[in-house]
Amino acid sequence: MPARSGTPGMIDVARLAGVSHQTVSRVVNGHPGVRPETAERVRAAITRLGYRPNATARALVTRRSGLIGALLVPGPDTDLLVAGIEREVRAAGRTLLLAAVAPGDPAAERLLDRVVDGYLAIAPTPALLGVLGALADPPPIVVVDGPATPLGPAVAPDHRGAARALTRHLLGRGHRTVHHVAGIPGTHGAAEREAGWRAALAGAAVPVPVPGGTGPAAGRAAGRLLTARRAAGEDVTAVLAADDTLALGLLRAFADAGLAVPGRVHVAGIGDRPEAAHLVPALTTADTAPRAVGERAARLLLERVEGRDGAPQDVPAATLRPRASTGSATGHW
Amino acid sequence: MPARSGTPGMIDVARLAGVSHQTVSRVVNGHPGVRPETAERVRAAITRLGYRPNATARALVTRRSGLIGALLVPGPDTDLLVAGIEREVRAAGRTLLLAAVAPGDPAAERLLDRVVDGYLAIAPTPALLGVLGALADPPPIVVVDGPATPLGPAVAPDHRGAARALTRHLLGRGHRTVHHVAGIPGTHGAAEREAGWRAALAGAAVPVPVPGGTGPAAGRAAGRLLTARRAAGEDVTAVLAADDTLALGLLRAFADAGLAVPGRVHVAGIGDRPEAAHLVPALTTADTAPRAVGERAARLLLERVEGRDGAPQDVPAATLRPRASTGSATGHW
DNA sequence: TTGTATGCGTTATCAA
DNA sequence: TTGATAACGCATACAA
Repeated sequence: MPARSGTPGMIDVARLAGVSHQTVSRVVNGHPGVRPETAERVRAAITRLGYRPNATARALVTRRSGLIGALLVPGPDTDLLVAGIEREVRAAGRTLLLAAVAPGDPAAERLLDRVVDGYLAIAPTPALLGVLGALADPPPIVVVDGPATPLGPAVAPDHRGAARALTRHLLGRGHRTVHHVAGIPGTHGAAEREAGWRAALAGAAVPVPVPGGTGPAAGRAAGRLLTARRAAGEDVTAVLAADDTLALGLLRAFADAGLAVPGRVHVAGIGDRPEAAHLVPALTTADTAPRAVGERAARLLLERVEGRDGAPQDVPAATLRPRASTGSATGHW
Repeated sequence: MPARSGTPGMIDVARLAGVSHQTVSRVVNGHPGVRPETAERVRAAITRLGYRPNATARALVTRRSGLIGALLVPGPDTDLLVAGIEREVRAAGRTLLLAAVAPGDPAAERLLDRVVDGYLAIAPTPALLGVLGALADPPPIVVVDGPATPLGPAVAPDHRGAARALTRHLLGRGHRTVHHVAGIPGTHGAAEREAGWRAALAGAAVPVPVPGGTGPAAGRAAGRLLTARRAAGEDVTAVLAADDTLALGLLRAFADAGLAVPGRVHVAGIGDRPEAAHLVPALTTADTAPRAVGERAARLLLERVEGRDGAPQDVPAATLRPRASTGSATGHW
């Protein structure tokens, strides 16, 4: 048994106010049926001692911690997803417990030992979902940027619509086909984006997608590969990158190769990162509103956590942001 | 008293294994003095029931939660700072409790009600430090990217060195002076960067800093302002932006104004964001290793949390990354 | 080697 | 309107 802690507890407050700890509890939780003057005495004691309720003890008895756990597999727009989630969770008076989880890493387990009122699985891998599925008596779960599963509903950005709109945009500018630099293999977002691209390509030739991933460095590598393909005679005039950071690398690679952009090769990204509008040339992209997605996902989870069985949340459709990087193919030949 | 929960507890395991809950506790915590076969029976029961220790109850009695609280005021490199912290906290077998805190927002209070073993204050405002200071019997605190305070030591990136090195680099290329687009007002990072710039300017004319903030949009606005100043006859040939995202906006603004970069105006950023190397022209910047800073800060805190009074942590010196955006002034006149 | 008893700080039930 | 008292699930001192 550890020594009595230095921080004051309800009992200390009670003693000072000349009441029972139970009355203190009532005051702290705003329960009715406390005489105003008693309450006042208690509040005075609270401020005098600097008393703060012990959330752990409270959680132990109420079986609700006010914590929302987020298991997060890092990807291209996790930051905005998390920003939206954080905002919503905080607005609800709760606290976010965040664990970045390398796919297959045991950190997930650790968070599971905590008492959380609900889980957000952000861009989860199958392995991660497996871990969540193994929970006995699991709390509500919402998947963010992933497929719906038996564990719970999903809220995901309109990856597919974004890719489709961009591809169509490029085709509409006269390109015979559009190449694709793929996202992180095995992720929901990458699969959806590729699917949207394929769908929009209906009729046109479907080139082999170029392996990408995420980040400017990966994009640059992909750009070198496409440059080579072009030199080998392939019809590379338009490229859709799976995210804006890849697109940035592509832009650079094409510049290195002397293929002025926009001019001989046109490039589009996905995600509308803040920098996209300010690049030279400004990057054509589509906004998938990851922040709003995070907010909706959190809201859905919170509704479920609170028992109100949340309505499925709509997600804003991707909105095209045409910019200088995608000119007209015919105009430049 | 809530209904007995659905999830199994030690008592359930004990009953199934035919031992006391105390023996289960010993097995779970790896204490010695349990006969191997007994331990085996207990472990079997644990897996059979899917038992997971209740971290809340454990925290209540041990007065240690395994949680590290991070109060975070968003800024230019919070993402990398947090990445480093997360990594280190996880490696220590602990969990990170993250709260983004708008300056002066009461969310901090909420996190304070939790039982955390230690606090990381990331780029804290004075108000935030005030809240932490008001804690009775506070746990160990380490400031990340801020000044050391009576509350605890600080670990911060080498902002000053970065700004100094970059300014010197520009002066060395023949510029008569270097302009500065400032960071977020009131932050430690912005103050340090500006101080480094001033220090390096010793002797040269010190222009009035341009208000910036962070982000490409703010940078673009600052760029327009500098363009106007130049048109008005000021000697604007080199600019140090407080961070890379500002620099990106500057690049764009100068391009808009027909001031080819590098050519008539030279630009440097700070931070070495991944995209800096891949911009066209590639951005000269300095790496302040925020990720390493996050790791060191977390390590220092963890040492203090564990009683080993942590040695002050060194932080890597900023390393200059000269690139195309900063050419020679004389070569272009 | 194992079990019993007690307390961590709170909320909830019930009686006063 | 208030106060005893019993949980919540676990770890620890101590007894067996």
